[in-house]
Amino acid sequence: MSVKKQPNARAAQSIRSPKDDLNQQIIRLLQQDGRMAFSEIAQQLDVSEGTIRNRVSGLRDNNMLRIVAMSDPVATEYTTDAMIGLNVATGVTPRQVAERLERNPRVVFILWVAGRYDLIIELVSDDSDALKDFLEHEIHGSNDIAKADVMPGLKNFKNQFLLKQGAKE
Amino acid sequence: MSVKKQPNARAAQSIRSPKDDLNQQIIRLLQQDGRMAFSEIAQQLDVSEGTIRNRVSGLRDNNMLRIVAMSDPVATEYTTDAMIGLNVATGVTPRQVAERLERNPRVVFILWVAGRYDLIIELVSDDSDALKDFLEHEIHGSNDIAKADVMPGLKNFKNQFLLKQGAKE
DNA sequence: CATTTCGATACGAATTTCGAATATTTTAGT
DNA sequence: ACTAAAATATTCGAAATTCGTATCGAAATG
Repeated sequence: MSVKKQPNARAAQSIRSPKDDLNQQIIRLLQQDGRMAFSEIAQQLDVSEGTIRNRVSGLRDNNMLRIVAMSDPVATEYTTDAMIGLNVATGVTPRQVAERLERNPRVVFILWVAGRYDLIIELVSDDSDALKDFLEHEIHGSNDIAKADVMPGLKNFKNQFLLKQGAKE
Repeated sequence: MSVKKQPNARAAQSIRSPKDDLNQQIIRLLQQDGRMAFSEIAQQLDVSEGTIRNRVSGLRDNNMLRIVAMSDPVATEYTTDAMIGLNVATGVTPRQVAERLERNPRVVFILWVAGRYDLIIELVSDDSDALKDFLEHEIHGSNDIAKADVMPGLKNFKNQFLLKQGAKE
């Protein structure tokens, strides 16, 4: 190892997208192992350790990136307030409704689906009035939703969508 | 700092739950910052660094704990195969069905709900036959499910249930 | 009560991270 | 096109952390 530095090593990264590409690759590696050493990431991506350090701390400072631990038992403790199946009003696209609801921090999941509904969203919160408030302001208070099928959550058996990748080994 | 070691330091941990308590505390800290140094965790919990190291690697090896990076833009790239609304067969409880489906790694989310369905599950996968295989083996191949409403995912607008905690600062 | 086993601790070595100076690239202005 | 300024990237020694491994202690087993 310890290749002094390929002459075109960083060229390959400059020619492409100025920086996003490297960030994406860093993130990709950290998604596999959030504790991977900066020096190893640097080695794999053929840049200096300092660069990785700067990028990661920059991403974290700007809340672009979070490195967190997840555990199965804890994941199940997340209380889902409700799943809501939505049908958008005529003349409105699911995307438009999704982009509106996206801003609400209590909505943690929005999926455009085919079938009975147009959108399926997941709502979480702490206090008990959150569901009522949400329905009042975001659903019935808007005219872009034709129908809302509210299904209050009773118990969460599993919640680990992030564990899926690399679930092998 | 560098308190040599409180005489009753590990007593406080032995008296209580034998080990689960310490694991929970380690996880709690790593949930705040997945890259927190073992030595700092050790200091905060008043045990040796080696203990933290052993516990964390043990938890990780057993898939009890996972340390991953999450980024908002990337999180939306998760492809959800389908959401499925399930109604359990008569004489079967949602819990029983949930406990069966829980074992399938492609099921990343299972929620018991009130309303149109009994259970709502989320399915993810890589290859395109996964949905077909799942329906064939886990749904239609079982007699504990009365009805399955499959809603294939078209586009994921938001998926960040884990970002909700500590999303302040 | 001896023995085994499991986990915690200690400690030196290897590795990694950090701080800060230097070098390079990019951007902007003229 | 040239230069100045700003932003990134790299380097390198010092500090901190992690790792391998041996030792210790407590609980369990026979």
